[in-house]
Amino acid sequence: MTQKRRRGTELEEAIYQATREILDKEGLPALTFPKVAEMAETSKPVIYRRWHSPFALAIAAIQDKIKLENNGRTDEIKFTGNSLRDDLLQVMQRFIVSMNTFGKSYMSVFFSGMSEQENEAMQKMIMESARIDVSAIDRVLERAQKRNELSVINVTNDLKLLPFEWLRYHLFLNKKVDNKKLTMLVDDVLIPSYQHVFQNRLK
Amino acid sequence: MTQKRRRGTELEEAIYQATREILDKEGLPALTFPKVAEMAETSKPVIYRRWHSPFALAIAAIQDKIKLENNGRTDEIKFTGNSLRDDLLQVMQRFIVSMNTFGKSYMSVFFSGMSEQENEAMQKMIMESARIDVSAIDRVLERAQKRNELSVINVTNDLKLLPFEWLRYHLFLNKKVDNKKLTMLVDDVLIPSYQHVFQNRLK
DNA sequence: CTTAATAAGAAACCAATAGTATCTTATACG
DNA sequence: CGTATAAGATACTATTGGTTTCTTATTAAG
Repeated sequence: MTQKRRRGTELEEAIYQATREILDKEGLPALTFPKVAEMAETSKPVIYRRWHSPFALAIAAIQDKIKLENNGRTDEIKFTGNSLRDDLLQVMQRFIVSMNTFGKSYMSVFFSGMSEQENEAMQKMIMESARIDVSAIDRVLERAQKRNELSVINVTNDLKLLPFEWLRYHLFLNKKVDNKKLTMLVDDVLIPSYQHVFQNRLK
Repeated sequence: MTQKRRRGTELEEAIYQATREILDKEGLPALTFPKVAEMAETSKPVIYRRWHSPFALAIAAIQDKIKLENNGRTDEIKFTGNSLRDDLLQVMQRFIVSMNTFGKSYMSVFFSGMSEQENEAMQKMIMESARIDVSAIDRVLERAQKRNELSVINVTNDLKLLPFEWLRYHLFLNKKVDNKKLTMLVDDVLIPSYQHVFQNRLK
């Protein structure tokens, strides 16, 4: 009855896909090895040999997806705007898109019981994405400076990260972020804030 | 061997306490009825009769805690500050305290697989806390207006909620919010933003 | 081409435990 | 004091997560 056997990368890819499907549809609590094996049309031992917990598998599956869809990174945007405002909107829009490729479902993974090293892996992923976000804002601010809109060398990292964190909060909670919210963020929060820091710099 | 039997509220309180203890120490995945029964020193049927899932029990236990510790609500603050800045800092500090009484552990509950009605209950809790947060900011802005600092009738709800959401994001992710971050939020973000909306109103 | 090493998959098995049913008896209330 | 109600003990069942063993397809080496 056993005709073909997948191995190596091909097999693992099928397992990752099954993992993500379960994660999307039912969340982490429902992610068990037997279920993954069935959905990936392989056998339990294959899974058990490779990962030592459903959580570890979940992380691996997510990282695999990140590797696959390496697009949408906010630090690789080709800016088309002619103002600080345009650039900021562009970054934020792009950010929302790239966040949506991971569903909120993956977020459950973040907040579940994690072991020490699992938590560490998680923290690393978060740190990495923070680095990317900051560099995107840096590029935007540089462009603004070249346009002589403002000079904001002393914007803190915390401030740079704020818009991303606010957006992530909404995506976590599955709250819609429409254009109205986004322009509010850019026009009423970010730009006034940058300008304020700029003014202060001059004083 | 059975001497005394607790009933009604007394019994339920013990169950809630046990539930919270497990939630704190091991998270939602570890919350099972048998374990709760053992920890609360009662029997499984007692639990099974009352709740139909560990998740439902978790929600009930959290709501019970909210009811018990009805203090720390940001809308009941007795303001002592003499400026918009002072008031804002006070609200945010209070908010952090009240959020900390719930650990991040509770957050895992929010993000786990929820049924329809469970999700509804959750949304209601979030909406309620949003209402409270908005009313706190409203009071602060009113006071600012009376002081003739600024008039900001047309601040949107989204903008009013932003600081709370940002803080919650950090508390979710177990990130420290020190005084430096807090003053950054108030001085470099909120006040400039309110002032900007104020200016715009005048134009 | 043959053969040996490797790893996938099938299947049976074990152990833990979530959930249920039954029965006894403490407690509350009329 | 008697009856209804609900707590708690206990035993049982059924599910299922995890393990072990063995067969065999696949790959790589000789």
